[in-house]
Amino acid sequence: MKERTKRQLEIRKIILNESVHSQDELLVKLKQNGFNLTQATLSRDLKMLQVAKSPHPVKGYVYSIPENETNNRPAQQSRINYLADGFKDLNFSGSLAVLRTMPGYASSIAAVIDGANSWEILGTIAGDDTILIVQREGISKGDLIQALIKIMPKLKEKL
Amino acid sequence: MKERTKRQLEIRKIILNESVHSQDELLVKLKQNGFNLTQATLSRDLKMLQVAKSPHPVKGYVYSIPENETNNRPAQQSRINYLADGFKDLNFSGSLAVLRTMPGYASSIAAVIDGANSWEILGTIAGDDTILIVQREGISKGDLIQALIKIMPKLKEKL
DNA sequence: CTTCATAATGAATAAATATTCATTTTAGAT
DNA sequence: ATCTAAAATGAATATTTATTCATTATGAAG
Repeated sequence: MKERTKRQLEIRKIILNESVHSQDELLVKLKQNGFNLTQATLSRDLKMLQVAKSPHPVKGYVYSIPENETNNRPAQQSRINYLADGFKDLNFSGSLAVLRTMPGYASSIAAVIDGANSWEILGTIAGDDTILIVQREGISKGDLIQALIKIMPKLKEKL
Repeated sequence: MKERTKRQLEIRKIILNESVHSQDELLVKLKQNGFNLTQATLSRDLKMLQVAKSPHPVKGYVYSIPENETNNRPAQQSRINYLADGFKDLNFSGSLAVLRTMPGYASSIAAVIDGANSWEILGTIAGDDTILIVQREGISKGDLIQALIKIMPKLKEKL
């Protein structure tokens, strides 16, 4: 895996799990984990990852990964639940995942997945009952499954 | 209404409606609307309002108001919908709103409202079938109603 | 109406972050 | 392997943002 990709995965992990208050602070944590870079590069990484700096009532300023907004709009939720019923199974091959659905469901489900704009998913191609999901480099099966569940909660019961 | 409150309302409105890329830019817009202040004060205002600066794929860096996270968790949604059924009516008096419910519902609904942590709502007091909602200064009836709908979408049908 | 305390603010400055520009690395193409 | 174009990076710097410190408003209590 490319160095920068590895690094950005690590940045993501750190930001999700602890409170970071400045780029320099994050820089130190990254160096402890064996990544060598400067603040300039970190600033670029954060921009790519769309990491926001937000004021927090008690913690001061913290960095945070953006929520996918598309998926948790209540209005869409019931339609998404309905679509999830069309899900059959999910299998992996390298950085590809193959999601099979009941006939006719694939393109709608793919649209939902695309719309969610998950960081883990680079893109999808859908036929009539099959969706090819291209994962981001370095993403594990588990990660992808979690991402899909986030998009379609109902899938949890089926995976 | 206090000057600072008015100003922060305006800041909120601007950020929700247009793309702002720096505090200085926002400062100019505020001055055009008759507010006089320095970047220092603006920085403090943004901290109070919990306005985040986030990288945006095409727009560069943009300021944004945080979503209330509590209210759009799918898991809670069905319970909230259930509770919304207990709603009777809503009336206003000054900066107070009085929300009446079916017997026994008030405290649960109030808990939901409190949990949403809406910027528009300073706090609530609940009895058995009545909730007193204290609004933030400068909030209109319409604003409060919108806020409540955001917390309990089902209310839309009842208001 | 004073006095006292607290909150709000600005000017200056410190601190943090983004970008520019030059250099190095990487990945193909020959 | 060598060349070339594109991508990635660091050092220095420009820009932006937060805070400090001093001052001014605001409001409560006498």
